[in-house]
Amino acid sequence: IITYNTLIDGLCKAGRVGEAIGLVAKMVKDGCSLNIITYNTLFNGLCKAGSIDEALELVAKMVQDGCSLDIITYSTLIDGLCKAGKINTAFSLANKMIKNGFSPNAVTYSSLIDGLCKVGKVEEALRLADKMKQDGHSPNYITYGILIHGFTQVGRMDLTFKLVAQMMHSRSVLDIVTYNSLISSFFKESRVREALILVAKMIKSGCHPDIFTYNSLIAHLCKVGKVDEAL
RNA sequence: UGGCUAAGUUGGUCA
Repeated sequence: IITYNTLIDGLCKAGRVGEAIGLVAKMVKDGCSLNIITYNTLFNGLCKAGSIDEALELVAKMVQDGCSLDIITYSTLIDGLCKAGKINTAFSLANKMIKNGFSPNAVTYSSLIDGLCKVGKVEEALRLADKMKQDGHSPNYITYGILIHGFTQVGRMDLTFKLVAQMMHSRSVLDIVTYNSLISSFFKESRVREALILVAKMIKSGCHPDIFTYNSLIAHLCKVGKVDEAL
């Protein structure tokens, strides 16, 4: 079953959900029962492929099959709903999950926070992060990265800097993804100098530029005519 | 005992 699950996840991540479902059918035919991980893997694959409705239909089947939802199931579905822009449904599901005795964890909260950010409700996202703290889950570096990205996307550099300062204060370290968000937002605001300073800082802190960093650097430097620096 | 599942970042193309 672990072998099957690994293959199913591989197919899903390669965007081949149809084949993944075929493989599940074969498992069943071979008398191999599906476990929660098999289902969760499929839910994630379906959600990423934009088939939330199919994922929700499959939940019903899973329950009939005698398998109950766990925190990963809820988090996966909540994330899928958020990414589909169905924020309200995502929050309803989060409430349902609580009613069923599960408490949202940092991942669940992060998905909801990202969902709010993506529809531009960054103040609400920030409030949810506070609620998350009160609920005993400290925002982690991913949660912070989500917020920072959300803030930069709507041009709220004030909130961005405030949060970065807060992170420094709590000795949280900026990771590569967060650096990349910040760097590309500086470029988008035509703050080329600050972007480059940040790249230098990032390197000094032991964080190595990756393909995202380079793509952003090269694209923006070329755009402002600094082809030589890009090279 | 362990091994499989959930969250954030860039550029391009087309509408």
